[in-house]
Amino acid sequence: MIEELPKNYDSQAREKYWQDFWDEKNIFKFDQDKDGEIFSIDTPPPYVSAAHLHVGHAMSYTQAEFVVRYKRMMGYNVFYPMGFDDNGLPTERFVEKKYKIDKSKISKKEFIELCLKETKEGGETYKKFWKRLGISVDWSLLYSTIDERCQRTAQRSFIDLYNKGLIERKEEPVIWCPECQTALSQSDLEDLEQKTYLNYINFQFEDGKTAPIATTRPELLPACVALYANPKDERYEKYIGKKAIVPIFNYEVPVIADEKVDMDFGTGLMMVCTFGDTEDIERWKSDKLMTRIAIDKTGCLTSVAGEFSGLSIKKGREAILQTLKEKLLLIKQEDIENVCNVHERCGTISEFIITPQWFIKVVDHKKDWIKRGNELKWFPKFMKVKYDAWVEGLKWDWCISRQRYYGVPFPVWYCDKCKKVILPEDKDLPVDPTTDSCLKVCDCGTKDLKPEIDVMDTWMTSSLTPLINASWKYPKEKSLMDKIYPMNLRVQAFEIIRTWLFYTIVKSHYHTDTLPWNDVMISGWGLDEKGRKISKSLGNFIDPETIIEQYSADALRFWSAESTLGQNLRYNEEEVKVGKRTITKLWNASKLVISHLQDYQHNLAIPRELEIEDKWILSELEKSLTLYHKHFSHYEYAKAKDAINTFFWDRFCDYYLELVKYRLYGDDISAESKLSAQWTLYTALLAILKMFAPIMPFISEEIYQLYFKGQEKLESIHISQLPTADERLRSDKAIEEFEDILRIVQEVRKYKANKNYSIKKELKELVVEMPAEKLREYEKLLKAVLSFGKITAGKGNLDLGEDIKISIIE
RNA sequence: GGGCAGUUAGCUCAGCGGCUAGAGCGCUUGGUUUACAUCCAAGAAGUCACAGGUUCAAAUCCUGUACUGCCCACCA
Repeated sequence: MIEELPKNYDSQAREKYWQDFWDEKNIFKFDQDKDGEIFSIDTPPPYVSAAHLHVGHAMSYTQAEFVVRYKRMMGYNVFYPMGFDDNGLPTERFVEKKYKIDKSKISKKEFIELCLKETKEGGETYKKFWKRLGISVDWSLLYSTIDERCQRTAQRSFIDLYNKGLIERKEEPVIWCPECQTALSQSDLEDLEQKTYLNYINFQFEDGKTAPIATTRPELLPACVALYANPKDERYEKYIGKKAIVPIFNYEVPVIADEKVDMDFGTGLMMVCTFGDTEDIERWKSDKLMTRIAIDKTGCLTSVAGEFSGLSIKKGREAILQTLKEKLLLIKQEDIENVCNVHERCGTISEFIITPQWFIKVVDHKKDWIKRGNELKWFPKFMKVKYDAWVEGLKWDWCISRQRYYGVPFPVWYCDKCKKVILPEDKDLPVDPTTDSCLKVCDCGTKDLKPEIDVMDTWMTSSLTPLINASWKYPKEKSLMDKIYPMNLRVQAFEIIRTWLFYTIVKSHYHTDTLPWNDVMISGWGLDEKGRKISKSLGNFIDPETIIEQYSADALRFWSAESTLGQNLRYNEEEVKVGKRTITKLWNASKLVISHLQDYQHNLAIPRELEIEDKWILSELEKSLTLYHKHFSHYEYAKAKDAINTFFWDRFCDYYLELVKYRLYGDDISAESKLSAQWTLYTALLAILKMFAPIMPFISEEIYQLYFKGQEKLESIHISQLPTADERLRSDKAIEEFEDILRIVQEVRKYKANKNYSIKKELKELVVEMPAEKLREYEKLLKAVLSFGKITAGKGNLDLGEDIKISIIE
């Protein structure tokens, strides 16, 4: 046992030490045979390729981790894996940019090798970072979405859905990114506000008369397949059922009636193209319009655009407008602002084209999604609204194929002769049909099979994280399905409710007819000091590693614990500094306490004679413990932190330690009184450390190891038990009675402060209006703390309220 | 256009029917108390965005308005 703690705590060196210690001793290792109920957490696998972790990531991951550490210290057998999302479009974009690659000029093999290299490096960087932050995952459970197990599970998922008839290949208009040259899903899109022109363009009717339509997309003129008008609109009534002639391109299109057409927008005459927007697609389907595709996969005009073919969308628009002007068909142009959909990964405006793609059916099952959303417990509750709104607004099935290289391949071959789909056996998964040959022959007898060359959307894999973690459909001895599935808790930020959360619910519903988890905890974002989203384009990147170097990981975590669950949190260096000061305070207070516990052996039994101030602080401790557990059970780590923080600073340090000193230093103290003080100090400080442990794991471990480990004989504070409220230690009467004494202490301090006296300055006499017998119990305490020559019972002239009166005689 | 958050001390936030509206930072004054000056004590500072309403009682509930952020829809 140590005599005294070192003067200072070196967070840089010690945090590093404990990271390695926890690793070596396997403190966070999940052992399925260990005692205790299992608590499993599904945590987001970040994209590793971009090396973009900022203070917001640090915030949301630590917030989830507070809960994990809390659960572990409540005796749960914690299953806490980390994943890396390293397949799919984000990775490809990153590699393309970093190596300035043109995808069409490099072989698929070379490209994938670069992706793998980047993700491997990224993974290492990330792992180092999480460890530094004190994230207590079991690294032996690490998965990466491109690894074999994930690929196998994703392909299994595909085959299972295919066999259940929930997945199909359709040749339909899909959202397309001309830059990335791939199909997208609705959730890949973002809004972009832009200034543009509403162009009024004259169409001619059979009777030779003309009327203008209004459009922001004149380059889609050659894709025009119909005009629509409201049947109540007197201006166009006579043309319904007749034909109109498309200017420049000179072909006929029908004029169709539709009550949904807004007579007040533009000219009230609406041009429908294949395809400008979702309205076009709906009408194309319902009214069986012809198909004229004017934009190709690269975002250039096709042959239907005649002399304009080959031009980009932008150039084509300019050229067509120029020609319209020359022919006097452009009536006018109005400035308008509109919102268009752009691909969130590259910012390019999305188009619609028709290609065959794989879809998972989601639109027809909205009721199921709403039901599942209702079954799930949401923390905080208001986040569920975002989910419901997303489900209500679903228009498209989930397009899961991407025309990219780096991703999980579809386990699909097509028969060249009868076009049938051929799937591999489960035991042969994972497969890559572009390199592996199919072990099957088509029913029609042909061996000539063509591979599916598309790869899966990245969400196709990450939507399976609970099933991947549980090793779904693996042999029983290798599977954790009956132990950790459905998982207890999903943690994530709010912006991926419509993707990760939604798709995971879809998968578990289809595959196992359950929810993937019981609870979901949604965090907000960490913003910059001014409340803006942290992004490269704003140049406001805040590097958490720099903060850790300057103030320690514990201090950064202290800041993370500030935000109410689900709320955004601005980065605030001042709060990190407060965290740093709290660490120092913990260190110093522990130094004092431990130096007086050297000859002490703790006994769980409560001493028979506890002094009044000991009863008081223990009661206060019980009060904050009750609050602490209440808040953590609802994942309200911020309120839990507040409970322990307030107890530690305001009650324990500022009052109790000052009040108890005279019993520690004095030599005329009875053995019972000293034991009472030591028992209380031990119990309170250990509770304080344990309550701080989920939030500031390093400093609490440091102090625990220096003293309490010797008493409790445990490897680490993080696998020790958090104290729960003990009714025997709580006495509301003690609190009430002692509040009177604290009021006297405060009043005397105020008196001295007003007179600019030092607190230590001894005054002649303190008179307290209290029975002499009772005052005797507090005499020593008041004398020592307030520095008076004598304390006497008698009439007081200062009224402190609550029937307390005192006099101060200098 | 619809929705969800938010608007409380100079700053960052807590409180969400009922004691005199709180904390931290900052500010003012004082203090070398043998754990800590990365500290301690005392203090100043708020028409709780605005306007109505419900109630014995509203920062807290309801209605509306304004502003900020986000989500969705529209986008011919």
